[in-house]
Amino acid sequence: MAVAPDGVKDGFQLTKEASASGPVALVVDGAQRDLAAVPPGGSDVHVVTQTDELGREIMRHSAAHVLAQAVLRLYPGAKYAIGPPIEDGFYYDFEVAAPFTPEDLERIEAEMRAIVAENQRFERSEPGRDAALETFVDQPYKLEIISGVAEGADALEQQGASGATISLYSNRRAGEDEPSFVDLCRGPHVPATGRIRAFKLLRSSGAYWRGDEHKPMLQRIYGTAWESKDALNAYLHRLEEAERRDHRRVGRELDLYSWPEEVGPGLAIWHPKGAVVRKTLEDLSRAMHHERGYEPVYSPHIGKRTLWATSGHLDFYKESMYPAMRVEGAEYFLKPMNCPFHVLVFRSRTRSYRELPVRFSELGTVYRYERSGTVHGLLRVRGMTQDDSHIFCRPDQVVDEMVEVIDFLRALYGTVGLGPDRVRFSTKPDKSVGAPELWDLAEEAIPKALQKAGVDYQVDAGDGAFYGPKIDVDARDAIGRYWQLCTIQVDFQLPERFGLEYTDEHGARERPVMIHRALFGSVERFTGVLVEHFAGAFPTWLAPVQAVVIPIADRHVAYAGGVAQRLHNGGVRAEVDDSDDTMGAKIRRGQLQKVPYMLIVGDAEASTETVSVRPRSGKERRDVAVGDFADTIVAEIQARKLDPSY
RNA sequence: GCUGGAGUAGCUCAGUCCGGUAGAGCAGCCGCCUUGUAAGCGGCCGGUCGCAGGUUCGAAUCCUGUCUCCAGCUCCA
Repeated sequence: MAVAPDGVKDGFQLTKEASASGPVALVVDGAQRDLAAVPPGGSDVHVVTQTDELGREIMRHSAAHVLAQAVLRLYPGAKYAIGPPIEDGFYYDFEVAAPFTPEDLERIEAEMRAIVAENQRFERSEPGRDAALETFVDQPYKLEIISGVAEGADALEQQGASGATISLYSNRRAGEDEPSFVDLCRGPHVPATGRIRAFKLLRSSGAYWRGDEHKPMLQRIYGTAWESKDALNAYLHRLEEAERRDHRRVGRELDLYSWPEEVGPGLAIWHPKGAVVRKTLEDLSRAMHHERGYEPVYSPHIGKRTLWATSGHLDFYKESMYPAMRVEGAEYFLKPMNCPFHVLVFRSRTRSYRELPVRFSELGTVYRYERSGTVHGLLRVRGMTQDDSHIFCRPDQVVDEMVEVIDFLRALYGTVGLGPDRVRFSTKPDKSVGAPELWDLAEEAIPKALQKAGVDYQVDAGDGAFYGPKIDVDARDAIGRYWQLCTIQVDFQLPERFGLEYTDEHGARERPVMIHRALFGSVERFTGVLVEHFAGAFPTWLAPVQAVVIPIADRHVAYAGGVAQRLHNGGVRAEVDDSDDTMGAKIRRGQLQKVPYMLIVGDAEASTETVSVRPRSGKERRDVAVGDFADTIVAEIQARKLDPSY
């Protein structure tokens, strides 16, 4: 940070004097500017360098322009739409005659290298609306964006339509008058294309214009760009690492679960080892719900039409429901949610204000007809089990209940070693039920609770459930995608629709408020995220096999069996590898299966009642008394420790 | 649902462009070896080439349809 001196000096001169490394752009009084800009005397000037996240973002945005120039050079007649920077990279959308092939991407990348080598300058201009319209007379998407400026469409701001100012950025080859590329753009940009040091095109795919499936599909090219070859390689390595952690791949390698084609898309079957992980999580969930005053309930998988009509699902959720089954003249639907059943548990008798809040919980398996093309391993399925609870409380209890739920969430996630990465507050959607006043009440309660719990959050306008606003907590998967896990929803509608009541202290009938909440979200998705989070190397308490005893030779099998039995008696999931492989092969197998502890036993161990403990880390410890190991691992499991004891 | 890509043994993949009745490694099974910290050796088994049509004397290979998966878009826990 510096104060700009008086007198006309642009960013180039300023940064030269400040000897900043790798300057990319300026932030002048909080506004991003090109290095070529001349900050007014006395203004606050901050130099953005190429390794700042902002600097990378600007450079990636510039790389998107280079991509567009390359495509326009190679594919005459191509229309270009938008090309923003995104996390770790950039993309650009085009309308072209045919989708891009991998070979196309190679050609385009080569062309981009040429443009970078030409070191074309980025030059800003503000030609005014009419001139801009003239410039893009053959570019319908650009014309549409420019038209949006007049209507004050904020969403288009980043495409060069900030406020009423229309700005263009031109690239020019040295010594030529005509620009080789012009784009509508807010900027800023790097000074010249040569500043894009290392980049790679990653993939192409279809993408709807403005993300609207009713609008034409454009062809999007994704790329990544970095300030150095090393940084690019590090990123590519990260992508590979992410692929190694992919829960679908790990699940196959560790024999956790599968999706047989004959069952149907998005419907998983759990193998014994995956089932252990899942059950361990479910047991944890049940135990914690019990501690926090939730009462278990059970409900069926199907319910008659009238139930779903009353709840509003048939009006607002039907496209996500499997079609009706007809039995004895009645229509039954597979449940997409558990809430109507829990509502009926509440309504099964009269309720007093004295017993509120009432908290019902169920690991309820629901079925949703997700559109084909959206299912994804365990992270997006059609049959899922929610750790679903419904809290029925008085209106004055809502905020405290939500604070309690958030506390619960933190305790639960902390136990498994996940941090809630992102919290979103979603407000009333277009399709919704209920009186606006009730929505207002609910939407006031949520931020209040979040603030009281000290949680940072972002607002997603219009993303709420049809019956109420919600808090969603997202976790990141191995390749940086966010997955919605926990959801907490405030609902005034279902109590109304089902006519729920309690008697208050004056004998009057009052309507309770409902809080819907699932902390894992779905057990399937949560498990999938955890598999990626741990890359299959679960902490001991979650590991399918917690210890494998490895006899060195056949004569040690009996002793190994005794060790395993002793561990088993202590509740440890222990096995003996009595295959006729060599010890090295057994260790390798244990290592690949990511078993927390391998216990190697030979003559030395058998004669002294000890084991050699070889943890996954490979740091072996010899001469550990069997009893000591058993005590240690049992304590580690019971405490649900995330780090190994050895 | 949309755009593109891909389906060959349990897994990873070769063969497909230029039709001539399928091949490797790992896994599995059997046997030998009796092992001291990430793959001992030998043998055997294993595929209606996703499915259904079509073209052809002949189809894993070419054509059409369909299912599933993958990436992205859209939508969601």
